[in-house]
Amino acid sequence: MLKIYNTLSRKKETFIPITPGKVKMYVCGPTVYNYIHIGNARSAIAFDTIRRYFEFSGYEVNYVSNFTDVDDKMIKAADEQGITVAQLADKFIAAFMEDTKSVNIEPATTHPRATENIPEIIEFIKDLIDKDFAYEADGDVYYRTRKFDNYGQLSDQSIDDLEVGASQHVNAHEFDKKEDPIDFALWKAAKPDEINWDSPWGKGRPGWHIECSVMSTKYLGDTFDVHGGGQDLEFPHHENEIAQTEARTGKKFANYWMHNGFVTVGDENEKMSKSLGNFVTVHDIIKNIDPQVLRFFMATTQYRHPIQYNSLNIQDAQNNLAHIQTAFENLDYRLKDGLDGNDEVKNDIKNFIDRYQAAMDDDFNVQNGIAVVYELVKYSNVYSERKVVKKASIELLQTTIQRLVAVFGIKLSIEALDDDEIMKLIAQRDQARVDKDFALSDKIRDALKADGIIIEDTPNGTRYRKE
RNA sequence: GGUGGUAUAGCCAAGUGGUAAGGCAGAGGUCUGCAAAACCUUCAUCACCGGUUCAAAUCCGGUUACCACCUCCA
Repeated sequence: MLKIYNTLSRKKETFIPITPGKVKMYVCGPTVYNYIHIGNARSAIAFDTIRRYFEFSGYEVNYVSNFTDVDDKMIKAADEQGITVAQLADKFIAAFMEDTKSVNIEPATTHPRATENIPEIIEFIKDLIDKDFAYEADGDVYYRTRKFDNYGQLSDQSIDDLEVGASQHVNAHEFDKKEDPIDFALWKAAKPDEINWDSPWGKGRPGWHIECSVMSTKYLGDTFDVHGGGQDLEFPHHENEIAQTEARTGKKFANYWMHNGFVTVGDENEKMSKSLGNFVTVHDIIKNIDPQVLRFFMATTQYRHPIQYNSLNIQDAQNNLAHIQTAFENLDYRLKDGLDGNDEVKNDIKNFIDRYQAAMDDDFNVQNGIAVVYELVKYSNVYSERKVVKKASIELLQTTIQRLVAVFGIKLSIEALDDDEIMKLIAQRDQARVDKDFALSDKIRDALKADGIIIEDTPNGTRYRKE
């Protein structure tokens, strides 16, 4: 029984999909004006892991994640680079696909772009105006926030408290046009020479929140199962999405709201921001860190918890991942000795899987899930060192380990080890050892180590692996 | 000021009433010619104060510290 912490109720709730066996989920994607930073990556990895666990559990997942490809930041960045907004978007969407692929994030079922849904956005806004939930003001269109009774339900804010906060930062230009400072923009009139689309209210472009309402309902229906995004989107973005969408449809928008925690950077645990000079993009990180290690690091922290991105924690992740990989290789090495006959680990394996699922069913508790994997790894290593092993058992252990870490987006593989040069050197070294010429054997081992080849002497012969 | 979150060993971290999972690092050991890998052993009374209870990291009250959101942000 899968349980999900629902931000809406602030409780863990049993997950009941709208359609049995299927999950419809929408995750707010990035604004594509730069390479994605590790915060974007964390969100994408968290929800990719969640998606993979849904699939592990037998669900068919329809996963929609958008690209915000027009807004103030896009316009500014395109201006600075002397290219169009569309060119900028194309460039960084391509970079997004490349970066997310490197950390083994499955592409969404659909990756809609705001600018490809302008007619739908306009329809949506028109409908809100018709229903009196929105009003036009000098080419802008605003949402009449106070008219929506449940405003603040997601973030537990009362409108009156919000107004105090909002009034300190309000955009003076918009303030004059708004009926109420808490109202937010659905459509923004274009400034001269700015990218724009024709609309009933003149040339302009969509506000930020409206695109997610439009695209999520377009691809998933008026009501869908899971809506996710970063914690910072809880307010106002998701609050506004609910207000817009439910005002239009009169139906519940999303059944489960999920929000991932933040990434802090460095040993001081400060929030990443450009002004602090600790802005880290995936594009840069993976020049120095194995993308799979980054993936493992992020995927094995529960999605709601903060992540401290620093070298020590990355090193930990690297060690842990190597431990799993080595266990997998240890099994592989014994495959050639595997006898036919009945498997002897099946019951134990089933027990591991049950415990893994129990852990993950509890709001995707990946730390408990990975703890089961470590136990399985230990079990597997013990098995690998048995004198007599069964082929079927080795294979079952291998596929099980692979299955369980695949949820975290990790692929274990065996590199083909049949390098003639190396085999020749190993044979020489083995002979030297027989001859008790340890000076020579150590020399060969050191030479190979310098090339990143680790020699291991086992009761079943000498093997080597890459560092 | 409003809202939410966090505080468990050197580090990461599980654990919502019964006497502290797991991993990394460290120490000792087994194996090995020596290593490597693996395995075994070892390493905390849970921010502080007070209360409830036979029993609390776990419940209640208070204190402190840190973080996030309330303004663009994953």
